[in-house]
Amino acid sequence: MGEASNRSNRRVVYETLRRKVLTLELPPGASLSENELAASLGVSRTPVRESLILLGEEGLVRVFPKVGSFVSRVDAERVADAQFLREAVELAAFDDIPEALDPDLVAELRANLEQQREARHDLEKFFELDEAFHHGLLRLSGHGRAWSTVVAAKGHLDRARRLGLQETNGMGRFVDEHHSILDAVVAGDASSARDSLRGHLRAVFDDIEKTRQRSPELFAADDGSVPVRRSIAVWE
Amino acid sequence: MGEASNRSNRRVVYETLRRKVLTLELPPGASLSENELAASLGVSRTPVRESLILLGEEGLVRVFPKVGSFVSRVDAERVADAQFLREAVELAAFDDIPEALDPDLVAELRANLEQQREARHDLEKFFELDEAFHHGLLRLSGHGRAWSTVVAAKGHLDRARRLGLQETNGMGRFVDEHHSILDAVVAGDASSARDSLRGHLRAVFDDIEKTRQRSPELFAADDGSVPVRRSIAVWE
DNA sequence: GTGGCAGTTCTTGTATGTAAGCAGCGTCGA
DNA sequence: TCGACGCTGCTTACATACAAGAACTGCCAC
Repeated sequence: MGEASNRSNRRVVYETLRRKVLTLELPPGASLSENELAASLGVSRTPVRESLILLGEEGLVRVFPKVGSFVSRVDAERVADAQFLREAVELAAFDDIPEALDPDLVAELRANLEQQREARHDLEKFFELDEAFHHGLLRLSGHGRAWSTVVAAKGHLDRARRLGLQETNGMGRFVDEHHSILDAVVAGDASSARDSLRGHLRAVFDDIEKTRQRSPELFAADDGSVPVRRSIAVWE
Repeated sequence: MGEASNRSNRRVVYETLRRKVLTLELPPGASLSENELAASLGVSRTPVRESLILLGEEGLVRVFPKVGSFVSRVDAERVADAQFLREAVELAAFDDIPEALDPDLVAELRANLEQQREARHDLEKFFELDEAFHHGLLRLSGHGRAWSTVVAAKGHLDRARRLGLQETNGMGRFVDEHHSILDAVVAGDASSARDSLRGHLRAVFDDIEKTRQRSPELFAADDGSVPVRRSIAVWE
C-alpha cells in the first residue's frame, strides 16, 4: 500500500506549486493555467484550482477572473509587512523564555547550527535549516504554533530573500548571528538575545532592500497592471 | 444586473459561512454538509466546497475526509496562540508611532469611540467597532495591512470572546480602556500606550479564561476525537 | 490607414456526474 | 447471545461538462 496516500491529491499539488513559487522556479509573473497545470501534474482541474485559490489567499498567486492566474510579483509593501510581523512575533516570544530551557530542544538547535555551518554555501539547504532554527526559537518559549501564521504571511519575504542571496556568496555571517542569538538565550540574557535577533532580522531586511535598489524590476508592484495575452508561435 | 455581482459566488458563500461561525450562529460541532449548504444557499457544491476548504485552512472548520465537515471546537491552545500573536503585533506597532499622527485617522478613532459608548450594550455592533478601533491603531503606525493576518489567525479568539461576553452586561469598561490607549497615543506617550494596550488585551484574555473555567465543555479540544454518525451526523 | 465589429479562443466560475471510503444496521450463522 | 458480513446511505475527493466573460484577430467599411 505504499506509505498510504495520507496526503490528498490537492495537498500534493498545493505543496508542489507553493515550493516552486517560493524557490522562484516559477518566477513572478509566470502564467498558471488551470488546464496546463492539471495536464502537466496528471490530475484534473479541481485540485489544481483549489490549490490556486489557497495560494491566492496567501498572496503568492494572483487570480484574474476569466482572464488567468499568475505568480504574483514580489510586492515591496508585502515584504515589509511580513518583516514587521515576524519581528514582532519572534521578539515577543523572547519575553516568555522560561527559566529552564528544554535541553532536547537546545541540543536540536545546536545541531542545526552545525549543519548550517556546513551548508552555508548551499542556498536551498541553508534556507531549510534557517526556517527550522527560527521555528525552534519560537518553540523554546512555548509559542511554536505561532510559526505557521508567520510562515503563511512571509511568502513574499522569502522570495525577496532568495532574490538577494542568489547574488551573495556564503551565508556564514548569518550563521554567526544565529550563534550569538542562541548563546544569549541559553545564557538567560533575554535582553541581549532580543537585540541580537533584532539586529539579525534587520540585517536580512537590509540585504533585501539593497537587492531591490539594484534590481527594482524584480519588485514591480502589481497594482493596476493587468495581464496581457500574447500568441506565441512555437514549433512543436 | 443588481449592483453587479462584483463578488463571486464563492466569496459570498465564504463570507456568509465565516460570519455565521464567528457569531456562533453556527455553533462549534455543527455539521456542515456540502450538499445541504449548497441547497440552502441556492448554489452548487463547488463554491461551498471551496469555502469550506478556506475555512479549514483558517482552523474554523474541520474537514474529515469522506466523513463530514464540522465547525471546529473553540480550541484553548489556538485562542492562546491568537492572543500572543495579536499582542505581539499591536504592541510592536506602538514602537513605530510617527511624530505627527494622521489627524483624519485620529478623528475617525475618536468618532469610533463615541459610537462604542453608544453601542456598549449591543454585542454585534460593539464587536464591529472594536475591530475597526484596533485596526485603526495599527494604521496609525503605518502597519494597517498587518491586521488582515491577525484577523485570519484570531477566529478562535473571537469566538471565545463572544462566548464570554454573552454573559456580561455592558462593555463600558472596554470603552474606557480604549479611551486611555488612544489618549496616550495622541499625547505621544508610547510607553504608557503600550502599557494600557497590554493591560486591555490581557483583561480581555482573562475574561475568556474565566469563561473557560465556568464552561469548559465549550472549549473541548478536538484532538483525537472523531465524528460519529447518528441519525444525523454530529461531532461529539 | 483606421475605426468598428464579429468571431475565435483562451480563461476562470459554476454545475453536475462519478468514484471511493466510512459507519450504522440488520441479517445470518454458530 | 454474539460475532461476521454485506447492504445502505451518507460523506468528501476528484473528474468533467457547461456557461460566461475577456482579449486578441482579422475582416470590412470608409
